[in-house]
Amino acid sequence: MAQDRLPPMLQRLWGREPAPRRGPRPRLDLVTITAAAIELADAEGLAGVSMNSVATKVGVAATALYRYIGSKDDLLMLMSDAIAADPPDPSGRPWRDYLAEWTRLQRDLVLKHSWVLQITKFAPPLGPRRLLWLDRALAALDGTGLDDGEKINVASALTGYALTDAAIVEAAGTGVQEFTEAGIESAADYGELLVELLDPERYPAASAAVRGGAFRGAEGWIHDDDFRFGLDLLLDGVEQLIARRASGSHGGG
Amino acid sequence: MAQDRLPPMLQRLWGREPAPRRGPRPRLDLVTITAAAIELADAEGLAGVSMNSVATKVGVAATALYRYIGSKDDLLMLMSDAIAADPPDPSGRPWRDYLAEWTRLQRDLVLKHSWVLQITKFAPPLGPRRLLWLDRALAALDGTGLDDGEKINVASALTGYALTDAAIVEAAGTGVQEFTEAGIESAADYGELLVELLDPERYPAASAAVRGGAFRGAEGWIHDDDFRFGLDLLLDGVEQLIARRASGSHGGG
DNA sequence: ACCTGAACACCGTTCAAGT
DNA sequence: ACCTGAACACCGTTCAAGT
Repeated sequence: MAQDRLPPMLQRLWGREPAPRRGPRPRLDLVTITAAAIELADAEGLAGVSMNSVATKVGVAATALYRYIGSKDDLLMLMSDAIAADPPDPSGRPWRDYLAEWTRLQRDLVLKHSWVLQITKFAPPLGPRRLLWLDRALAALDGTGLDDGEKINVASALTGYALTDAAIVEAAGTGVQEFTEAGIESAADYGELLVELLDPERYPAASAAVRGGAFRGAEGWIHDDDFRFGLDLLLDGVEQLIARRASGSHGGG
Repeated sequence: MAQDRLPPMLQRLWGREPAPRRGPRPRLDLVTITAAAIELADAEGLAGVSMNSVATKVGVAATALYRYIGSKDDLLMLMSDAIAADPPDPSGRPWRDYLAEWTRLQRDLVLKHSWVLQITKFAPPLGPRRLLWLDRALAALDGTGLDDGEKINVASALTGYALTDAAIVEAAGTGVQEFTEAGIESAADYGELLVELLDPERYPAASAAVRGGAFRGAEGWIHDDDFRFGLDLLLDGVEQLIARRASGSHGGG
């Protein structure tokens, strides 16, 4: 970096806005603006969030918002950090138990505001709330023998999993135009469609799976089992890694 | 479904456009249009892809494109299926070896056209090329004792991992505005910034990790090790699942 | 039937002018 | 200093008119 001054956006994100300048008092603040934008996104999706719609909702001209944020992208970033609740307390809980809940909560959070999926860049966390989640995951892994880098990688893999699972659930639900357009509303519908589309010669394994009824799932699209499945895959992997570390074998790649 | 006629978009995707109608011969075709759009996206990012820019590139008025596609979203979907190459042949290879390569190739593919990250909805695959990748993963898992549903879940988890890792690499590289804005160009920069931002009382574990040098990684952002790390976590989990199945214990959730 | 050009209803962002 | 209104350079999409 070699640059002590934080960029304005980060200052805003961390609530370090400098002392109030003189002149007329501001009519708005970032919390109000961000909350209005989130409300719009929850109600109408990200398409419902324009500078104009947000400004109207807070009772101001669109251009006035540029007194508070640098660009619409800034606003999107504020929104995606703001939706995060506080993580649960890991103290005294077994790491696996805690991280399973930690991951599920992150997934549920994203599902409650599924528009974040269109924003999130999967970047390393920069906002105060996301960093709090990272902090608690690292704390939960204390005493496992993993080093800090490994702990961070574990947390990152789990966060990634939470996001992708949320994206899958969302896409299967009502997210994807092509699906609703094709009248696909359940895994069974999807299976039927694949039966029609897949040439068994070019797609032998997938054809067999589809024709064998791999997509039954009568009621809907996604079982909660599917979330558990991938999560357990990852946590089993972590458990093995911890066991390896504990047994003293530090085999590296 | 209960509806035999495929929606126009799926017909286009699967090359099942009905016999040519009469009237003037079309000047264009979907392959040409899609290729032009991909070229624009590769060169200028997704922002460079507008109906106008694509139309200009293929020598036609913007509105003429609506003879070929229903909407811009259709075009984006065609683009994201078109970039997929053919998957490697799994026959005779150990499943773990194959799936490791399969996952890495998917990640590299996404990195070569990183704009797909802004499109992809992580929906179950519908395009001919993505379904081919799924087919090969299922084939690679033949003889492991996993059932079709489990195989599909494994493939889905690995694809999700490929996408999230690509997103992380991309974000760390040049993707995220806030990072470049803050002058963050390496993991070390990121670590320095966090030292300044994190209050050790509120973020005890993260502060300790950061101050302990968890983000050294002198040269750049991401080691290839980080990709291997998460991948091995998942594959270790799969291996354990297979072992459990082989030993006859069918413990369910 | 394909393609064009004008038109519609939007965008995000700038900038000078008001208070 | 905050806020407004006009203006700019775009969007995606529609529709009637040309061939």
